[in-house]
Amino acid sequence: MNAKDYLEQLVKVGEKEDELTPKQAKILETAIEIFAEKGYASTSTSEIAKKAGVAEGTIFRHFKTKKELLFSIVSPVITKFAVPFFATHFVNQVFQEKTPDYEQLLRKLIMNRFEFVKNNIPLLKILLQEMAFHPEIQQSFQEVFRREVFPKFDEAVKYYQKNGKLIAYPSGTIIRFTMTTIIGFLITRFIVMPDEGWKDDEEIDRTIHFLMYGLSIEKSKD
Amino acid sequence: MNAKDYLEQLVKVGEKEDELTPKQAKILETAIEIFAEKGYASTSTSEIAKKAGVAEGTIFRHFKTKKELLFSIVSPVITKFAVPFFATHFVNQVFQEKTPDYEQLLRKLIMNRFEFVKNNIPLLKILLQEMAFHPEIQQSFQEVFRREVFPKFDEAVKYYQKNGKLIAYPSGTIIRFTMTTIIGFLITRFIVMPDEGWKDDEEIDRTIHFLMYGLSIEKSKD
DNA sequence: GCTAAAAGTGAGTAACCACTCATTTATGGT
DNA sequence: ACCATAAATGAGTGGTTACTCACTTTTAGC
Repeated sequence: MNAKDYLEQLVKVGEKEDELTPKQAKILETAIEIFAEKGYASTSTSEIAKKAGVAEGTIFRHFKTKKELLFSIVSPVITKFAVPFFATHFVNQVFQEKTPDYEQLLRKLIMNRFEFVKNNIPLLKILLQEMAFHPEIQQSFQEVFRREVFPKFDEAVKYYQKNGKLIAYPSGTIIRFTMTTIIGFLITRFIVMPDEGWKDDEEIDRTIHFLMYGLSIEKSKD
Repeated sequence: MNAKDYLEQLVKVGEKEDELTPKQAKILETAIEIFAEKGYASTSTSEIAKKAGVAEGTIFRHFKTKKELLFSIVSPVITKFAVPFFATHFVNQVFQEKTPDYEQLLRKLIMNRFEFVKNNIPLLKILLQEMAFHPEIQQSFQEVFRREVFPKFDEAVKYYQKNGKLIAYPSGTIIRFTMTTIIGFLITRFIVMPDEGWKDDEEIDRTIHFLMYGLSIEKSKD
């Protein structure tokens, strides 16, 4: 099977989420748990079946291959992570010129994605891990980003640059700084050091402030 | 390849083992190549043996288990990545109060680690990937960081804060912003989008400037 | 040039792998 | 109550896995 067939399959399974058999749901649930913990490659279908309380054959009744099981887990995460990046009511205001402030846009963005990551850690661990070895996932992610996230982000950045609120870097660079800072914060917060007694509100404030004003002492703020 | 560079370094420093037999070296070199490409778990020892032009038994003569092979690849990388973070001649000047400038410290840091990453991509890919599933690697990395990197970094940050050059965040937060920005840049540059025609000098300059002054328009620079 | 240790070999092994299929069980419309 | 269809099963399949071991070859000191 080639990459395109897999991608089609990805979308299909992602769409019909409500029509799941109880056993099917249990299989997905268990697979997510074990994949996140041990990785896709070193998880066996027999282990999933055993822990899900299901016969091994049942897995292959619903998912043609082990790889298809992985993709039906990962594929919905991609869209659910990327699409709402700019789907809030708030962001639309930006493009009606009612919110001339990159800082407030950032705040909405971070708060929004913070909650999402918080509620989907195992899924995001799997996505992060398996993207490296499955070109189909990489491709799907890249497509979704290019289509759903980048254009709006780009538009917003250019708007704020025009209004003299943002530095005149290439907008790709600004997007990169913004995203690596946010993602870096979220990965540190939820994956690298989840047990360090974080004061989330303070750290979010500092992250926003860092993005806007950097690490040098403040001479330009009121 | 980069694998060879790594092996040369290993021999030069002469960590634990005096010298490697040619076959042993070829095994390591080949394992690095395949691990980086397909991941540890989905690489078989027979595949390594075949590609290295060696009998499978030879692998297990030198490395007790497949896991030991992984560790003898990964553990030198940890120290090689972390230790020279503050081992340059330049950094010592900082602590003799001859260089009162976080910006210059950043530049040295980034240039230094930029070259290292550039020359060790497969090794760092393996480290990044396998850290997630091998607590031994995580622990080793954490120890090295806490012992070799953090204390000096912390001292430097506090020194510059005292001199009024750096914002009064907790130094852990400043270190986190600095590192996620640098690592985020390096990952984007060498792993996520290595083929985008980067102007490295410019991007390094912007990265440093972003760290210091953020994304808002410049009011405070000379 | 002898010899003992070290390096290298590859067929063999038990466990495990993803996946199949003939068969049994559950479901829902009439 | 009947039956067509879908869901679920688990023993079985051929292939692969990490690792072993009896054996051969190479190396190095005298």
